[in-house]
Amino acid sequence: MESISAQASLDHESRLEQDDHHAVRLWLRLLTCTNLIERHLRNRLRTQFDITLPRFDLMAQLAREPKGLTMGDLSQRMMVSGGNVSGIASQLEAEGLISREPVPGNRRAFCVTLTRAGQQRFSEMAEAHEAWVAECLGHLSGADCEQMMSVLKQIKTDVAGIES
Amino acid sequence: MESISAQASLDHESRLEQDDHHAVRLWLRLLTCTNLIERHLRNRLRTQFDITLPRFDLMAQLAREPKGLTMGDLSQRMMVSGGNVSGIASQLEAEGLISREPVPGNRRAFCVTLTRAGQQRFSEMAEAHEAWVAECLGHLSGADCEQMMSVLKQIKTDVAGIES
DNA sequence: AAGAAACATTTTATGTTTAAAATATTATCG
DNA sequence: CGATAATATTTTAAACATAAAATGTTTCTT
Repeated sequence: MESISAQASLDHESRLEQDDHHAVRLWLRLLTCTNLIERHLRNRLRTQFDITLPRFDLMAQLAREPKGLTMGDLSQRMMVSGGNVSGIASQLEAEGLISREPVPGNRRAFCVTLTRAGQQRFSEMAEAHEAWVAECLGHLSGADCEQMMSVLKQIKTDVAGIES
Repeated sequence: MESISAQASLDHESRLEQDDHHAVRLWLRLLTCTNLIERHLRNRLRTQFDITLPRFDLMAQLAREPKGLTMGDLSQRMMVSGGNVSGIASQLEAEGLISREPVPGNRRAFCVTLTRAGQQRFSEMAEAHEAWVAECLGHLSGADCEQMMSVLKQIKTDVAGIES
């Protein structure tokens, strides 16, 4: 009897360990895949439009909000630090692609918007970007795509619930 | 007839555009998810072991190859530039966690290995790391996990075949 | 054996990212 | 009204990442 219970316990533990290993392997593959695609997009943006991914991301956020966003909004949506947004915005402003204007009722905040030039520039880039992404992910079946979307959504809520 | 063919063409195009949009949405979700998990792991490594993710990664590569790796091997496996590996390795060497020794038959290369202290330190970290990953991804069903693995593998080969 | 090519690594210069400190503004509460 | 807390942004310092140049070593060719 002892041996049986010991065996059962072992099996239980080893199955858990196996699951953990599987989780790590999935994680590593997820990471590799994302990095591959990100690098690919980064290279294309650099060679074809001479822009970095973070700058493109910032412009993409603004393109979705024609009324403009504050630095804090941008920081939150891009999920990067405020200092980072500050640096990226300075460069885009120097290139004339975005403008920072004071908000009437709030002298702390700036309202950041795409300039006319920025809008035009972004629409060219966005079209190419969409095609590049489709090149990477477009071969999936509709079912695979939906499946991935739902699993990733689950993961997102799982991770958000952990709180470091 | 004209209207029919025009309509057909439109449908075709709009379906393609839809697919592209879906691809972009999947890509953004993939990116968000990966970044969330990566940030989570990075924070835990920093707060609990006072180590960065790149340093942990380098040690993980060495832990899998007790015979040691050259700097070039590390660069390839970690998918980062050689200069980057050089800098990270210098720090780990200064902390006594890895050692760089000349290779007998090849005076160009260094053989990098975990020191005794590095092995011990890594095994503690690896155990915690595995548990953290399981916390993030362990709630998936076995079927979901396998499905993800196979789809990601497909994506990996698709992207690799593009050549920037 | 000499020269050319390839290889392994480091160094240098530049840029990105983060966390934390500093600055300035607004809101709140007694 | 004044102290304090909360908010918005910038600045600073450190780690990380890349590309390109420099250095030294090995291998190949003839």
